[in-house]
Amino acid sequence: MEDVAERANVSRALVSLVMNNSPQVSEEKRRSVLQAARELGYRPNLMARNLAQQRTHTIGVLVDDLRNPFFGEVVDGIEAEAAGHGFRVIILNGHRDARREVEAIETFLQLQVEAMALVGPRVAEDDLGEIGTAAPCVIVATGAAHPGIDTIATDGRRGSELAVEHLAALGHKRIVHLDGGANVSAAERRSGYRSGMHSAGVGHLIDIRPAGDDETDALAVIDALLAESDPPTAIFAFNDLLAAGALNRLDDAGVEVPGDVSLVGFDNTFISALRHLSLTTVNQPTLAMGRLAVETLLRRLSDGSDGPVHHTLQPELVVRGTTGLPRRAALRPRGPAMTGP
Amino acid sequence: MEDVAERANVSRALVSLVMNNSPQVSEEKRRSVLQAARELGYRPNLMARNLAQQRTHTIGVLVDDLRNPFFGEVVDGIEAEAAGHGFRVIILNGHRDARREVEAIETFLQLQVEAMALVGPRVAEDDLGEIGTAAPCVIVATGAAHPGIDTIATDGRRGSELAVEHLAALGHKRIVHLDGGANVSAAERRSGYRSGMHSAGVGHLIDIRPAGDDETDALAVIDALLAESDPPTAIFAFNDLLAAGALNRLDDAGVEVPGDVSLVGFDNTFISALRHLSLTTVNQPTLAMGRLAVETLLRRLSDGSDGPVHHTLQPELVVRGTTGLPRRAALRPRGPAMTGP
DNA sequence: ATTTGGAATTGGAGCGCTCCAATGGTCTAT
DNA sequence: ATAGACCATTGGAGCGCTCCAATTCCAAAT
Repeated sequence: MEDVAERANVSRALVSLVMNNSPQVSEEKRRSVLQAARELGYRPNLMARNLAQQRTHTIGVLVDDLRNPFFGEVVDGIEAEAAGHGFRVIILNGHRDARREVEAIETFLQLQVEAMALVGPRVAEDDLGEIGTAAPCVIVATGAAHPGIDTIATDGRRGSELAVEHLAALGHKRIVHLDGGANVSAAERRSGYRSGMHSAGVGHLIDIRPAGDDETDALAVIDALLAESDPPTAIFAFNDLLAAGALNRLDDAGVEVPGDVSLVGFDNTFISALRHLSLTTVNQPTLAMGRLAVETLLRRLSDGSDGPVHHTLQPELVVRGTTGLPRRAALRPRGPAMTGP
Repeated sequence: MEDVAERANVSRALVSLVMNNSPQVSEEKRRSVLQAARELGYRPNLMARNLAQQRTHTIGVLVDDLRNPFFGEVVDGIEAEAAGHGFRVIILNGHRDARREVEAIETFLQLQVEAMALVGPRVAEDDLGEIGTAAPCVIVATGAAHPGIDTIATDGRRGSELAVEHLAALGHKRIVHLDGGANVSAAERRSGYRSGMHSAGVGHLIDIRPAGDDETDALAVIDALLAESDPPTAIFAFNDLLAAGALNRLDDAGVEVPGDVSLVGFDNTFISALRHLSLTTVNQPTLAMGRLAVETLLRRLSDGSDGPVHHTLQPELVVRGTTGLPRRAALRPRGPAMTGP
């Protein structure tokens, strides 16, 4: 910067004004500064600028798992909205691990991000402790059960109920839930499954199997299920990846879907829309969630005084090809028409 | 930091030593500094530290598309290796757009990253200009045709040849290539397709259709293909996503895979492994690519004098269920009539 | 000619940290 | 006792920028 100033015969301060395109500089100086900068290959040092400004214009986004397309979609929404408000977005990977999530948040804080969005985090609010409040923070897509922190979520409880209602309406009773594990959204979906089962009058058949959240986690559970004397007629999985893994294993075992077993996923990732899977699933409005997350952060940034807000968006059932009548009734002609997109 | 120093009755410099856990400080002072820091909720300001140190210990990773699981896998490899060498990784999203890629690289440079990895970039080397050399830079998974920049790539040419050889060995002659567009890896795969067709003695049947690189890009091309009088018996798609989209559309049209048409993808993402797609594809060693990328950057960081290096890894054909013997009769869509593209 | 106002420009302090050279203190060997 | 070596500790300069108050400049108004 020093050099640029010298070359353009102006002061450092003037260079600064030009680089921030202040309206206060004469056209003449502006041009000569810009030219000098170009000739010297000058690039402002963001570290120094941020330090001096005490602002970074940066939002940190922590992504639970870069391989799950669902999160990618949410991030797209976040970036779109953030860009519109002059914020940069930097992404850190949580690697599906609460410990590394905390590290990532710590890094964000040290990098002085002005706000952060945690997309699908598995860290519990208690373990977040003080670090969740050191900067405005919103939890996206991990349920609304974080009393102290702003959240954006699809109603996972309702989503699960929709799934179970759909299966029950088809005549299923023995519906198993493949559980997503220890995180909050898994808890919500589990609870929705429970209440759905009760409403359907089959509360006594509630059957929850710990599974996980990616396609490999389904294998062992499905094997166990198939080995039982009276396997379920329907399976409701925590998410699409898990459902896809289940589909794999069922196919391996020669079990027909939905002929022998119906299957429902969650998230409506593009994977479920692939014709050959054609997975009945529950849609989450990912883009809207991302945008809403940023709006929430910006609001918090400007006033910040109110208590935490919890936005809950509505899920939608997307019926595709993996759900049908239960096998005892399957003597009759093939099930309902597909109404999915 | 001032406050911490005061509270612990030491100088600012001593606090700095403790925060960087220098071995030179007495156990006593160290403890009292750490305690003071904890009590005050002190967190070192990375901006200031980096500025003073003139180092950021950060590698910037530009990802072409967060929704393509392939890139997520490469990033996993990068992060694993980087962490082992004390480097932080920050991720920026390229949104499948060359212009935004350039912006992202510019941001990295301003953030003073020490090196950057571009994962699957579509920006041409010429458009990169000076910014690709302002810091050590490696291009991952976009072919080796960047003479001036280090690259890590799977041999896309060879990969395509493997795919075509496989199809030819099954007896296919009319093999169409769904082209990935203007980026370098698409050019490589296209060229491998060409040479594969020639080696198979069907150079005169070379047929390249512009498509794209995600599942939605396949629709129009497949429609066009099916509308032709003499459609191909095999399709080799630029990547798995495109292949999955093609599979969708073929299924819509009632065309059987591999009964009527064989289909091969590229990347071996977990999607292709899903039983119900069971996509024959070409594997890229993603994790190894990521690790190698970081190794290359580190080497460049320590000496930096040599000319660009180009690492080419070997692809592997993964035969699954979408390839088989060619059909005898001409392909006729059996489904509902197609509306033109 | 002098004042006045506004716009363009500048010097310098300061952002939070690191790192160097310098300081003080303790221990050992002479 | 004294020099030397060695360790823990400190003050202060400086990283590249911004921002404030102060200055200069110029034209219009008195």
